Formats: sequence, C-alpha cells, structure tokens
Amino acid sequence: MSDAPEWPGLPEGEAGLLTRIVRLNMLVTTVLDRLVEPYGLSVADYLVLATIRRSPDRRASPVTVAGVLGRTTGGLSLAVDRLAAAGWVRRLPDPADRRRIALELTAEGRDIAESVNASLHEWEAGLPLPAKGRGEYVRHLDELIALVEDA
Amino acid sequence: MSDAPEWPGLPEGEAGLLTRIVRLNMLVTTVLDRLVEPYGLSVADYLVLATIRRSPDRRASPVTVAGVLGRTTGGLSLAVDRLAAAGWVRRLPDPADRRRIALELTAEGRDIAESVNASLHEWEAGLPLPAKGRGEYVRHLDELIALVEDA
DNA sequence: CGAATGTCAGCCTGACTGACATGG
DNA sequence: CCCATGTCAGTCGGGCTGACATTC
Repeated sequence: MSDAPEWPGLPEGEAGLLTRIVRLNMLVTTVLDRLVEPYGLSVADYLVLATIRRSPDRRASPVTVAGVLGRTTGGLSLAVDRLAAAGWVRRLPDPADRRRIALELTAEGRDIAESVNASLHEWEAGLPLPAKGRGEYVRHLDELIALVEDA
Repeated sequence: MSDAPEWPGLPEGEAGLLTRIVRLNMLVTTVLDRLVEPYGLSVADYLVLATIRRSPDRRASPVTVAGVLGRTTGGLSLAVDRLAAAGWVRRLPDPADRRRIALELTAEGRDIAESVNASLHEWEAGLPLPAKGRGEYVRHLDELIALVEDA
C-alpha cells in the first residue's frame, strides 16, 4: 500500500517499452489486489475462477487451466484444493475419460467470480480515458501482445 | 517454457484493459525471466540492481529502493543480503546520518546490471514494430500509467 | 521523547519438482 | 508398452510482519 513514489528502472533512458509494461503491471497489480481482497481470495486464485468461468461450458480440466495461466498441473492441484475447500470449485469426473476431471464453479464460486468481475469493470469504467476512448488503447495493447507472443 | 495456448480471463468480453495488461505482463515476465536467467539472478533481484544503478549518484538507501519497488524495508534487507553475498552490492555507511546506509553496486554488479540492460534493449530492438515505431506505443503506455497512477 | 532507519527471526503464500497411480 | 492426466509430499524462493537497536 502506498504508491511507489518513483520509477522502477528496467531499461533506462527513453525507450523502454519493457520498463513501462512492468511499471504498468505493478500499478495494476495493486489495483487488482485491492479489488479482489474484499472477497477473500488472492488474485492468483481469482484467475483460476475466471479461467474456469470463461471456458467453454464453464468447465475446464486442470491441464487446460494450468496451460492458460502458465502454471504446472501440480501447482494447480493445490490451488484447486484451496478453492474446493473454500467451496468455490468442484471437481467432477469425466465419464468419457476416467483419467480426467472437469473443474466447475459452485454457485458461490460463480457469485464471487462475477462480483469481482463487476468490480473490475466498474473500476475500469471509472478511468477518465482521454476522449478517444478505450478502443485506441485496447488496440495498441492487443498489438503489443501479439508482438510479444511471437517474439 | 511453452507459451500459454489461450487467454487468461480477467474481465470478459471485449473491453478489458485490465485483462490485456495482465496478459501482456504475463508474457513480458516470461521474457524477462529468460533474459535474466543466464546471469544467475532473479528478475526481482535485477530490479534492485537496476534501481540502484539509476539512482542519483548510483546510490540509494534501502528505504528508497523499497519505496520504488513497492516492497518493505525488511524484505529488501534480505534481498540486499543475497546481492551482497553474491558480491554485487555493497552497503556503505552514511557519515552524515549514522542510521542510514547507502547501497552501491560493485564493479561486478555494475557489469551484470549493464549486461542485462543491454539484453533488454536488444530484445526490444528486435521487436518488429509496425512502422509507426515505438513512439506511439510508448506514449499510450505512459498515458495509461499516468491514468492508473492517480486512479 | 517521538520519528526514522535498518536488521533480524519467524512465518506464510504460492508455486515448483519429482514420484506416483490410474487410465487411455 | 508408452503416453496423458491428476495428485501428493517435499521443498524453496521470496516477501511480509513485528520486534528491536540505533540514531536523529
């Protein structure tokens, strides 16, 4: 808490796309933490909920989720344990392939995910974007993402 | 290690500036890890080196660095221990105020920081930015940063 | 005395690794 | 037989908190 007074320095000087991205993320992380906190979960765990929620059929296998979030299946197992213990996620067997399971949100899990989501939207809507609107920004970010993705 | 196949889902749907920033950062983090790894330090530790390096006089107090990087002084103490043990950072007493110390890079620390920095620039220079050049992107990122900073 | 600085011990989050069981 | 999936035990990095000593 308390905003960083100055700049973290990745590269230096003017250029520094990386610097800026890191900086931006640092700020965003703070915002996310704040938004997510009242619901009693971590950002990392929220991402799991959100990933499941956005998956086709609102279900996803651990491997898939781990892939999406760039984690290992082992690590994800623990996260799912946490989330299941909290009553937000259910593991259900896949009748077709008995090695697999599907992760599914409970009603409560859905509620939380949606609440957080709403907070995020709300926060974002409150940003005083300079006229031209967010479209411009979104486009640029998407371009950057694409660029970095296959770099 | 293997690119995430799909999208992590923060908000959903179209908008989602936050989603994109998080996504972008996820990618960038991977890049940073890769760039920093050959030098045998973590990104977190590199940030400490870089922060010191960019400080006025190439020196900084722990409080300052902690402030810049959004960490606690306690946590930073440990990081400095690591870095000092590796021979990259020196603690030197402040004659003016005997509570304080100044952190300074050793020659080797400077070398490493500069090498990593060079890698970063090189990587960035290799990005096939679409004509208009990075100026456009930098500007947008700066605007976003400013926006989020006082949100 | 109260505030600021740095350090240390203890803790905790959260992920990874590597072995394993099960099923395709 | 070999590959894929999920889980679990053990481990570790990395940062935090809270107490403390010192100096202003």
